[in-house]
Amino acid sequence: MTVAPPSASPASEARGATTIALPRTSESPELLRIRHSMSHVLAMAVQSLFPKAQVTIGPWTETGFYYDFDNPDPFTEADLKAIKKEMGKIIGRRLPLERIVVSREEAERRIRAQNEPYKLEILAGLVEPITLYTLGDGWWDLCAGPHVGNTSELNPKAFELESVAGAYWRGDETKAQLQRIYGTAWETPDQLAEYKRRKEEALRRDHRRLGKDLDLFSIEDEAGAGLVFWHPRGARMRLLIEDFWRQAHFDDSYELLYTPHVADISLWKTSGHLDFYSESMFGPMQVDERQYQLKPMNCPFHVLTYANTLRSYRELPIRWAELGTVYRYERPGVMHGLMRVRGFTQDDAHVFCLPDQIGDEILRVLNLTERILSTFDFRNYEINLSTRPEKSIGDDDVWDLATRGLVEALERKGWAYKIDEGGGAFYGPKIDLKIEDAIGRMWQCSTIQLDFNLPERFDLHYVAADGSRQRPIMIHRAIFGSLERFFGIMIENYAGDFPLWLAPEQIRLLPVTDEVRAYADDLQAQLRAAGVRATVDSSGDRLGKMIRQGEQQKIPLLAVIGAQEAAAGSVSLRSRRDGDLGSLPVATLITAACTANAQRLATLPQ
RNA sequence: GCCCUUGUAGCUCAGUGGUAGAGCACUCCCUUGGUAAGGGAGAGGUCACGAGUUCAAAUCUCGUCAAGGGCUCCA
Repeated sequence: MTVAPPSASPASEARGATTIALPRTSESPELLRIRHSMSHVLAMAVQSLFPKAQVTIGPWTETGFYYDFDNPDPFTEADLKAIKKEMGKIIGRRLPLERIVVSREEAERRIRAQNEPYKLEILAGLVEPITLYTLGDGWWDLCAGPHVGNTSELNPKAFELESVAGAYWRGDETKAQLQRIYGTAWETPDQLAEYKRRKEEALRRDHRRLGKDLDLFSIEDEAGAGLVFWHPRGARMRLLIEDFWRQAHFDDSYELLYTPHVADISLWKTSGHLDFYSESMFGPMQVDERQYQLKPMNCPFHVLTYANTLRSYRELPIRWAELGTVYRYERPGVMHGLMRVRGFTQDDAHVFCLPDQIGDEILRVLNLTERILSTFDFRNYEINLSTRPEKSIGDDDVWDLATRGLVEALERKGWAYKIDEGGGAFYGPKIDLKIEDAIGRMWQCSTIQLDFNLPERFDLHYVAADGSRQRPIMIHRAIFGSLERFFGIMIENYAGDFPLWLAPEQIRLLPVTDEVRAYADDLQAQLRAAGVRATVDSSGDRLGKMIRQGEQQKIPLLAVIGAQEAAAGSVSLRSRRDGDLGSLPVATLITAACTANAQRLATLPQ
């Protein structure tokens, strides 16, 4: 859904939008046929080059297709080349694809004749009518279709084999490991070229690449996988993000908490996490006579803080937030840059409220979510509302009230949403929100979950107006989700070209000669005193070199300082986003930069 | 955890059994230069780690760790 007009992201704007549309497979019946057929061509090519390869499944994906094979030897990159060549030949033979309806017995007879055990297993799961598609005279595959009528409808210059990967038969890790070949296919070579261009664009934005190039963070072998080191530049950005986040929460009547990183393991027994998620937790440590646990979640701490004293209904809602660093054991092989790590900081908050406050509180969270995300230019959202699953706890009327509260809040907010029936957690319904980045990818960050479980387990209560003790409703919510992951998404969204307010180094002063170094140093001091992140290029390089370095490091503002500027008390300013801004008095620069910081602008005002 | 690929200087990478290489970055010298790379010299490596084969291993074999592409998983 579109909540507001898409932001004119400077990065994407600068690159220029393309006019070549790349429909997803599910949006294009033509591409669906092409990709379906292409996977058959792939399978036929593989079997002609590797007679021992057994076929399994070969579906389309949103951008292409893949096929899983059981082959004694794994395929290599070199094999892909040969396979692609063979596919080209098959396409060139203009082979017809024909749909044939067969009886189960006929299908079984044909499969046995070819000794394809996986096909037999697939057949067992099929319901009539059983169809297969032939490709040329000899080759066929069980398939529901649809396909192109003839390989002449496939453009041999519009497909590519992309990678080889392992995959489990039926996606089950206890079953055979197969070799999967991924490919992409389009109607025209232009589309293929555009697809490749977009892939390169995604690569150019890769936060791991940019994190290294811009010296933002690292992950150190000696320390362990999935543990993030924030370098000064990254840390500076994180502080700016956190400062904004904190202020936004105070503005919205939250209070902030700090809680420990480890605690007695009994907390996780009480919360139930140990039963369900112990294999995702770091192991416990023995300290004195007690077992301690590195925290995988913050909620029990906030719950204990709530329970620390007797609460009145008059105090509710209580809104507590914490940038809480948690540790979760991720299996080796699943870590991915900042996106999937073992130690990360949740922008966690818990709202303790009365049942009839749910609607207002959720709306409040939605507003805060929009405020925070839009500040980082994420303005397009996709929203999912997940309702009660089969296996769950809590009374029907509480679930109804809670679910109605979520719906009502979304409707008051005017946000369109999809319903994921039965997709909620066992302890309550939830709203998940995905954000769209500058190149159209969706990322799930924010989540708002109602919880009837923890208040029960920790026996939370408040004193109601009639003096009775009642159970509060608990709302968990995170807006960034994980600060590390959000940072990664943000890096990719901006492609490292951060808005001025967020850039770790906002302005670099480039002295043309040594004679103006003193002026540059003084200017740097003035800027820093005003809260502007300024540095002086002390390399002694020639101007052209300093500008090249500054541009490569994506510094938003470069100020050339020579004899003229020193004499006039000015700078010659060059903006990464707006180009040459000409000569500017120092006072004007400082005022403009301060305004940009205060208003969180992407570039200098006016 | 599973399959495949990879690991050489701070970075990007070359080097296929016989003395460890390049570009950029870094240090020094010359150059005082006005909007995307001025010139020269120098320093820098336990070739991820451990074991093995060999007269000899960055190179071959095995193991460990980590990274990358996937699979599985993700409160």
